[in-house]
Amino acid sequence: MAELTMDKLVALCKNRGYIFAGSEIYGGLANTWDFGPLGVELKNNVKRAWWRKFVQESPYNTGLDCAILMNREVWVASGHVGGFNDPLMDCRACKARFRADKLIEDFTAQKGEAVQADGWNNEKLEAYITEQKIPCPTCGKHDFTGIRQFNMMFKTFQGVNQDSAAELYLRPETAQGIFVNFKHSMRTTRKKLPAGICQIGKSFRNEITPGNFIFRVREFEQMELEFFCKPGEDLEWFQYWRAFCRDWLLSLGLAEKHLRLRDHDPEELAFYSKATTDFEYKFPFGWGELWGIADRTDYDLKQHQEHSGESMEYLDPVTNEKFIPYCVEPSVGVERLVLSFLCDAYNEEQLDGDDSRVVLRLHPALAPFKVAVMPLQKNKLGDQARALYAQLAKKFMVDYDETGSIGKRYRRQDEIGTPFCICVDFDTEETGKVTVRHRDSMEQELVAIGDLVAYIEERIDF
RNA sequence: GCGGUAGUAGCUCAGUUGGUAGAGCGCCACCUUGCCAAGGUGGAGGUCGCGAGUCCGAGUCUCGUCUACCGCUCCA
Repeated sequence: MAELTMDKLVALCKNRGYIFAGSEIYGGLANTWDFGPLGVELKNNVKRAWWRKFVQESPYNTGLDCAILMNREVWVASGHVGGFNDPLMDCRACKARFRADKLIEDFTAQKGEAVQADGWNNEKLEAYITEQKIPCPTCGKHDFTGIRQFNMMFKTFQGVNQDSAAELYLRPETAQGIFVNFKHSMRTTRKKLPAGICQIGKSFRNEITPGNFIFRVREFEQMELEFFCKPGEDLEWFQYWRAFCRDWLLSLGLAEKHLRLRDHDPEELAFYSKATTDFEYKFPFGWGELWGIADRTDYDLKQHQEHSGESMEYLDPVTNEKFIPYCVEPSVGVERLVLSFLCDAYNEEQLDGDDSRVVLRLHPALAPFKVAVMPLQKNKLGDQARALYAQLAKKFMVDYDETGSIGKRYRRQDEIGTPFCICVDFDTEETGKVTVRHRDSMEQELVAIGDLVAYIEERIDF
């Protein structure tokens, strides 16, 4: 079996209608990608599968869909206005770029008198670098530009006045919408702790270096659960969701050998987090983070309580205790997840001679088309097949193909990941049966038309 | 931002020392084909990334420019 490269996958995605480069007729826009006719189905199926497992079937969780634009104070409270801000300076001599605080910390650490420059203002950073004549780590010269502030958040303006008072940020994560609505959600659903709130939505981060196809992009979709529980029960729930997320991935056919769970060391943990596990997937370009599960303690709700003045406390109706809940957050990027499913599904098979074929072995629940309907012979069986197509299309995404030989049509469907092909033949009218051909086994089975919906439904479940 | 590579048909590419564009695959129609890329006939589709310059004449030479890809810097 031929090895998968990103080039091959990008080409397949482009040629078969999964993913197109963004704004291409204008020369493109770097690192933006548009989901085509098949891509949007796959992406929706991934989101649907998540929603079903995390909301619909969950006794604990409920859904939410928040605005992308939020009050600026949200991002002050969350720490993004401070923390997402990087002071960058360039070396005029070799054009290398550095973070000013890192420059100082690395330089002083080497001399054995480590200085904590994190949190200094720009004047102080610049003054220190000039005073100490800190050299460029790359070329050794001391010739830096002034500090330029780089904020990872996208800015925009609300209303007609483009002054700073009208300035807003596009949300860099969906989580804050959930925290901000925590009290509304708890009150209206009458849920008791433990309870979770789920959201799927777009987030925006002005990454310095995006890349690797849809792996790291500046506009992306997140599927986040914020799961609230009593302080002290957080680590238990952390383990629960860690296993839950893993099982969900495997149930959708993600290869276990391509998945690893990496627990953060204590010194690696973010300042607000008590425990973090990264789910990493082995992409063709190497291991990359897919899903982050973090025990965020009561950090976020506490921050919002302090900044807004609104109490975020939960009143336990049984014990009458009042406390700020702890929060466990599994957060996954949709595009990355789609990419991992595509990578896993991709199979290039060598046939006789130098012939090869691509089979996309997507889980039937994720495949864009569940079935393709095709007449064995176009002229004589086309009407019958089209009627069957119309009937099935009420239930599933169905493709219809009557062009070319039957074998060629099977191959087309294999390449786009359709799990089942239904062939209407010359016996169909008399027997009421059609041939169902399976993508993975290439086996065929006669099925009565009346049983088709149940037959397919049973096989696309996960 | 720096360095490298590249832009000709939907895709992959060819295009001789400059003489106003080709192939294969794909796609569409018709014929053929009765279950795993058959075959035949016909057809659609390109101001050669963009802009200047040299020349009688530029896909081809010169300069500029745009864009993408890869690497580096960076990624609370």
